[in-house]
Parts: sequence; structure tokens; C-alpha cells
Amino acid sequence: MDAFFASVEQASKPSLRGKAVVVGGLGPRGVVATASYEARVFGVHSAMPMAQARRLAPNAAYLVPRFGFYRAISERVMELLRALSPLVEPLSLDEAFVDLEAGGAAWDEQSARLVGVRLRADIRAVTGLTGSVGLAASKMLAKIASEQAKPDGLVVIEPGTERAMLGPMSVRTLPGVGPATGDHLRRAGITTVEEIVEAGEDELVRLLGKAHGHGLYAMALARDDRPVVAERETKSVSVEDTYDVDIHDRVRVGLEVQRLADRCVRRLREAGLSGRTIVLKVRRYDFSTLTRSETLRGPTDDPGVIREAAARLLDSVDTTGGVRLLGVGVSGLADYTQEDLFAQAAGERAVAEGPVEEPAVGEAEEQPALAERRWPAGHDVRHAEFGHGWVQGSGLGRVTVRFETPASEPGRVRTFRVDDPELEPADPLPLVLRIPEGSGGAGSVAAEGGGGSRACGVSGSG
DNA sequence: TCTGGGGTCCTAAAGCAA
DNA sequence: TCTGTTGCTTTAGGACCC
Repeated sequence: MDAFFASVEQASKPSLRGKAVVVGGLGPRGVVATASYEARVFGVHSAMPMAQARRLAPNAAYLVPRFGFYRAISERVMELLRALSPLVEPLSLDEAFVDLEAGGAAWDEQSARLVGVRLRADIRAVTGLTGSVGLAASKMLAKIASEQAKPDGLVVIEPGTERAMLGPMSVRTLPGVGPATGDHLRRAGITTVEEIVEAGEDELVRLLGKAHGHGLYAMALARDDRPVVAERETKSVSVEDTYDVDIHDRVRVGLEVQRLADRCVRRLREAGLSGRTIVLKVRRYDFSTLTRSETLRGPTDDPGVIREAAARLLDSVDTTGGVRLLGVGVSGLADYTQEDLFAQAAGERAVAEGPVEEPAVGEAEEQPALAERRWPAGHDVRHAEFGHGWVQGSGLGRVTVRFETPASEPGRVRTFRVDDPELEPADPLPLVLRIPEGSGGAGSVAAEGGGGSRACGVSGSG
């Protein structure tokens, strides 16, 4: 999907269409999650500190992400993909690989192109948004193709043309080459893909180590046989918070770690998981980051156990000078707990006395709502008199609302007191009024398998 | 006003057992 | 018994991705 978060906001807010829109954390330490193409013109891009974005594009609209809404839209797109093939590998809310050959949806370039064209039309019909499609014989190439297709395009990399295409491209094009590896290679005089090939496999391994070296050399030769895998098991669950100002008070640090442990447990339980290894993450005032971990004898999802482990780990870290981020995570996951095993053993002797109700973890303490927290920029609201709108900004006891809907003309702005009884938070409205019947033609493309594996990337964000 | 949050994978060191 | 090798597990850190 193209500039996904920003595009969703533009689709639901007519007054923002064609305008610079930046979605991300709005606090003093926020970063950009997605910038609309209009905002990118000013040099704003994802992962950029919000403060810098505001300097570059002071007149852009700045909104907080609405993940629940994005997830719902993402799910509709994923459904379209799953109609093409059972092998769909989501990479994020806005990107996925599809193995078209496995789905019998396509077997040669012509049929694949047809599928891509139809898919893009279906995405538009179902979500009102644009998506880009890259078609190629491997995941790496499909991904590169989809990058080239953005925004709102379709690119096919024809078999046989891969090496010539990759050769002059930057090493940074290849998956797994980020800033650090890019620098490393540049210092060795390697800046393009063909220079990787010229350097040779041994040199790459010498420079980058075994796994990375072999892997990158193969990619440079356009060799990539990684399969599209539909169901990948979660390996870890974690939560973390960056604080608006550094925390110096050791007692407060301890309390935050307990809260994070509880949040982590909640997530763990929602996923029906438990884990053996507890990880504490601390980012200090100077941005230096350290982790401490402890592995238990068996997996647990017990809030007390995880809280205690996190507290023990905190004992071993020096927080003088202040901390800017704290995190708690659990890995070594299982879908049972040590206690289950004991219970099972016990259950073989005695009949269960009925389920023991664990006290719900850490609920109750929903913050007494700073007015600004109640009216996050970009979130939908409903006013008894003026109808549906969204928060344009809030502060100083006021909240400014623009009244418009996805289907309306750009609307008018009005300002209210934050405690105005006529105003209440609302759910997002659907972006398209009518979902076309039978769009997508689920499973309607029949075919037998064919030549090389064929991956199709639907991609965006960038 | 410098630098989010949720993940994955790899490496290296150290301890331990065979 | 001493020494060296190998391999597994735990821990810590780093790079990368969206």
C-alpha cells in the first residue's frame, strides 16, 4: 500500500487530500511513521524525528496513528490476497508476499500481469486506496519491483533480465543492507550490486561474516529461493515506552518496569502464550541501550513471576543519569506454562476444582485522562449538533474539530471546550460506501503449476 | 525539543558437558 | 589425570525491517 497510514487519513479526511500529511508520535520524542507523498516533497520521511519534520514542513497536518483502523483495512486487503493463493506472507500491515504459482492464480508472465492488474483494481474498490504490485520470480525481486512500482503502479521483472537490472543499483537496494552494512561495504570500495559480484563470495564472507556474506552474495546474483511462508510463529513478545522526559527517580523506574511487565503479560495471554526468557531493556539518557535477560526453568505467563524477574534484572543496571526508555519482553515462547504441567500432573490425581480466575493484569488504572490524551489529533469524534468529525488539535482546554466524512466535501472547523458534553469520541467511518459484490473473484483463476516459483509483492510504506 | 515500537536474525563470548 | 575439541545453552549486543 502506498504511504499507507497517511493515505488512510487522507481518504477519511477530505480536507487533507492533496496535502502534506505526517503520521507518527506527536510527543517531544516522536518519530514519523508515514509521510504522504506531498510531505515527502519537503524531505520528510519515515523514521525521521518529528521535530525535524515540523521544521521541514511546518504546514503539514500532524496526526497520531490509528492502528486499529489500519489493521481493519489491512485485513480486507489480506483477504484479497488470500483469494489468490493460500501462501500469503504478511510483512507488516501494508505489505505482503503472495506465491501466485502455489495458488494456481498465475503460471506465466501474462497471467501474472493480469492478476496484478485485477488485484490493484480490487484493492482500490474495496479500500478506496492505492496499492503497488511487484511481480518477479523471487521475494527479493518482487520486493524491488514493488518499490519501483510505487506509488500506484505495477512492475514486472522478466526472467533473464534480473542480473542486468541489479548490477548498477546501490547495495542498499538489497534486503538486509542497512546503514551499517552499507558503510562497511563502501569502505571496502563496494557501492553497487555488480561490485559485490566482482568482489567475490570469499571477500563478502570475510567482510560481513558467514551468514550475511553468503546471503548477500547470492542476492547480488539474483539468487533467492526463500519460500513464501504463510504462518510464522511468534518468537517473542515485548512492550516498551519512551518517556517524554528522562526518568531519574529510581523508585519511579521500578514502578514503570512493573507496569511494562504487566502490559507484556497481557499481550502474552491475549496470544495464548507463555515464555521462559524475560528481557529487560533500558535506554539511558545518552541513548546507549542495554538489555539484561534471565531464563527461567520453564515457560510462564504469571504476572508475579515476570514482574519479579524484571525487577531482579533492573537491580543489575545502573540508571544514574536517567533513562529515556524502558522495555520488558518475553521470548522462548510456548503455548503452555510450567504451571500447566504441574496442574496436569495434579489433575491426574484430583478432579479440577474449576478454573482459577487470575486477577486481570494491571487494568483499572486507565490514566485519569489528560484532556489532550482524550482528544488525539486525527481521531474521530461525534458532536450532538454538528455530527461526525475529527480532532484537528487540542490544548489549553480546547479541542478543535473539523466536521467532515470520507464521502463529504471538505468540512468546517469549530472549537469546543475539552469537556463539552456534546462531544464524544467516535469510531472511524468506512472509506468506501459500497463493497462491490464478488470483487476479487476469489479462487476464480484456475491453472496448473508452471515453471519457476513466482512471488508477488504488494508493497508500500516507504 | 534528536533519534518510536514491534519484531527478526546473527554473532560472539562464556559456561558447561561429553 | 590433564588437555584439547566440540557442541549446546545462555547472555548481550547489533543490524535490519516496516
